[in-house]
Amino acid sequence: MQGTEHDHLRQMLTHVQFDPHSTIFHEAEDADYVFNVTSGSVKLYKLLGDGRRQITGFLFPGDFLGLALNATYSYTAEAIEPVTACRFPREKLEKLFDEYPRLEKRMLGMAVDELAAAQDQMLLLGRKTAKEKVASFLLMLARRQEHRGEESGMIHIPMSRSDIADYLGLTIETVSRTLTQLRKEATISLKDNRHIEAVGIDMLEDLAEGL
Amino acid sequence: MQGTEHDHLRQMLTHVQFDPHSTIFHEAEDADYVFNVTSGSVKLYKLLGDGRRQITGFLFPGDFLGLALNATYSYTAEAIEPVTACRFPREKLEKLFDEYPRLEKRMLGMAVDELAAAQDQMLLLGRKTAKEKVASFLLMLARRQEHRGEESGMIHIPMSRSDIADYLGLTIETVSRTLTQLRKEATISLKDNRHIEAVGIDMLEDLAEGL
DNA sequence: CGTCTAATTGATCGTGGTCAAAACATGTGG
DNA sequence: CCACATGTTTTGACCACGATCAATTAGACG
Repeated sequence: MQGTEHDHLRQMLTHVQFDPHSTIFHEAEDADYVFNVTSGSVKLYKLLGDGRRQITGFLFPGDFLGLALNATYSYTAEAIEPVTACRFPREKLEKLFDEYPRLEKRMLGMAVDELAAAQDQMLLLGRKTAKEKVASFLLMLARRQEHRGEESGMIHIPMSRSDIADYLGLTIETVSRTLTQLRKEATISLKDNRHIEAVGIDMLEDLAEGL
Repeated sequence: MQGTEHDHLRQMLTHVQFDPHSTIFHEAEDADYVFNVTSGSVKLYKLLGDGRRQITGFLFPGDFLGLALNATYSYTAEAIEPVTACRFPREKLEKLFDEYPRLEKRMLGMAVDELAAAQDQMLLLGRKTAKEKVASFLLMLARRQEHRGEESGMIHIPMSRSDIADYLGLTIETVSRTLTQLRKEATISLKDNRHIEAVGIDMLEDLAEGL
């Protein structure tokens, strides 16, 4: 009996794939599914009426997606690198919570963590200089990479300069200039424009905290 | 039996008061309590090493506070106007969730709503102009006032220019200049510097959405 | 190689920040 | 009620960080 229930819910859980630049879901669309990224990377963004874009977050393997309980998604999700994800119908979520009560607590915990991250990002967007923003961004990438065990002394940057700019509230030119500035100050070492060797992590940390 | 359990938990729920400018809790402090604001208004903020401040949100009667499940608060909470709040020990929260299972779902719903608001604020901080920021801020105040039934055609602004500036990622001078600009364009009408008559709500809405 | 897009670099501009002073508000004691 | 002190908001003059516009260089792919 527990088995059939379990199997029934497992059936709902399908794997899906997305090519780079393809949209996983759109802002204001009916939030029919929740996702769990298993490989690749994703950007989340919101748009203003005239096309200005703010990227509100990046997702990597292990991250949840679409945990909006509202009727519609509050942002657009788009694949950066080829993405595979587990998809689960949102309307079945209640049933899933009933079967795995601890899941709801984990969900709340994740939402709270995301909220704290969002507040850090507000501090970054509202009060940090371009240099501090870029330093914070590189640190964020390094820490999340480390957190999921992809350590290698090298920071992998899957997203374009344009994505970085729209994440930090800057332009691509300022991002580029700031990276070359950090390179000239020997804080970082650009291997190629998708791989950075972070020479002075502690210098980045000081920059990020505004010290 | 249900009665005694209920009473036991009710005992934990005490009312507390805070004077203006007094701190309800500090960032990085042990998160021992959660709060529910019953009157007054609260600001939440984070600081950088050199004192730069970002206000991440304002709270009004009915709003929850401290729903961090982590060990420590991720921001400082400070009273703007005299505040009264219900306080509940965080370590008893699990017990409370067990007794009122629907509470945990509401909690998750609130966290998700706050997350959506945080993303809107990121868009504001990263991509809106000073004028759009101030317009969005006034709209936010008007809508939340309306939502809790304090409508009066007048927007009440409990916080100082300095608080507004640190919420919008601007300086007090720019906030002030922008308000006088909106006044000269007859979009708003300043009654005194804590009360604004919003003449052109639709003009504010267009400004806020970047149209 | 040649084409196309992304990233860098350069020159100039403008929004919003900084510094300073004036206007205004609030409160206290004579 | 006024004189004075303190703090907040507004206004003004000037400045700088990051944006814009434009040209060049570097990668990616057929």
